[in-house]
Amino acid sequence: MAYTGGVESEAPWLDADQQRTWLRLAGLLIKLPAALDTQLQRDAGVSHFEYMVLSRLSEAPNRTLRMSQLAELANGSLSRLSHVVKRLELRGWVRREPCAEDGRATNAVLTEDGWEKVVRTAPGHVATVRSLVVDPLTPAELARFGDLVGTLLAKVDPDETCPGQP
Amino acid sequence: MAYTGGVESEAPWLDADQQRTWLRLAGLLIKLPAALDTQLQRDAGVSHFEYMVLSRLSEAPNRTLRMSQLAELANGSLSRLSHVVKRLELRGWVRREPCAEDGRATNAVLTEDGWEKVVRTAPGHVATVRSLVVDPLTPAELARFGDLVGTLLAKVDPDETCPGQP
DNA sequence: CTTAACTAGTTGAACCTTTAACCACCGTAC
DNA sequence: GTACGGTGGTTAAAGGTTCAACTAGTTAAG
Repeated sequence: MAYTGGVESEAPWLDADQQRTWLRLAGLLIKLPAALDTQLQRDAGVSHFEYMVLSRLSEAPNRTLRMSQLAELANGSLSRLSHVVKRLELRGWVRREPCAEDGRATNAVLTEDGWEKVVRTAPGHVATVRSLVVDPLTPAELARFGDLVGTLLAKVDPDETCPGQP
Repeated sequence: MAYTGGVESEAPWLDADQQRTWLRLAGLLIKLPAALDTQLQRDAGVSHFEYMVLSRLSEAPNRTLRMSQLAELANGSLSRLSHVVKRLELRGWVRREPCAEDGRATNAVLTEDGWEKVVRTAPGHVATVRSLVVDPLTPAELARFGDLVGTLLAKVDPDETCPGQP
C-alpha cells in the first residue's frame, strides 16, 4: 500500500496520476544523469560534473572564474569542486592562481589543453543531450517543458543560484 | 563561448532557448534529489534510495521482493542494493531469505519494524514531494508535465524498467 | 549425466562525495 | 591598530557507490 495508506488526515497522499508522474520523474532523475555520465565517461573519460566545470570555464571571460562562482555554475559544493579541480589540474586542463583583488579567493583558469578538451568533448555531449532531451520533444513541447521545469526549480532552489533560471 | 563555437557542421549546437531549458533541467536533476535526501536524512535518518527500497517493499505482495526486482523498482544497480540491504538488515528493517523456487535468488522481506519505519517516514516525504513537485503546478500542468517526462523517460530508458512508465 | 553458458547475488577495492574542522584573509568597529 | 565576525578555500576522515571478480545455482546441449 504505502502511499495510499491510513494517515490521510495529517498528510494528503498522492492520487494515482500524481504518483505516476512522480514515479516517472524519480526515474528520470536517476536515469538521465546516469546516461550522460556514461557517454562522457566512455567517449571522453570525464564525469558529467567534470565536464560541466570545464564547460563553464570555457564560457567565462578569460576562461577564468572564482572557485565559488564556478561551484554555483556547475551545481556543486565548494568542497566537491575543490577536489575535482585538483584532479583536473593534475590532468593539465585547469590551473589555479590566487586572486589579486581578494587574497582569500582562488581563480580557476582553463588551460589551452583544457580548452581543446572541451572542444573535442562538446559535440558528443551535445549530441547526447539532443537525442535524449531536445529531439524527443517538439519545439513547442520543449518550450513548455522548460517553463514547467523552471517553475519547479524556482521552488527547489529559491535563491536562483542555478544558471538558466527565469 | 562553448556551446556556440566552431563545429556547427558536425554537431548542431543548442540555440538559446534550448540551452536555457537544458540548464534548468540540469539544475533540477541535481537540486531536487538533494532536497529530497536532505529532508529524509534530517527527519528520518535514511537516504532517498534507502527510503525507496523500504517503500517498494511495503507496496509488494507479502512485503517481499527478489533482490533483482527490487533493484529495478528502486532504480539502482544490484550491487548497490546488496550493500544497502545489508545496512537495512543491520538496522532491523529488512530480512533476507533464500528463495524456495530458485536457489540462486534471494528474497528481501520488510520486517514489522521496517513497516513501521515506512509508516512513520512516508508522511514527511510525501509532504516534501507535494511541496516541491505537485503543489507548484496546477493539476493540468502536472498532468502535462508527467506526459513530457514520460516521453523523455521512454527515450532514456527504452526497456521500461522504471516503475510508472507508460 | 556432464559440460557450457548464463543468471542471481555478494564482496572487496578503488573512487568520489560529504561532513566538519581548519587556515587565511577581509571588513568593520572600537 | 587590533579584535572580531564573516567569507573563500582546502583538507582529512567517514561514508556511499561503482567496478570487477567471484560463488553458486539453473538451463540447455550433446
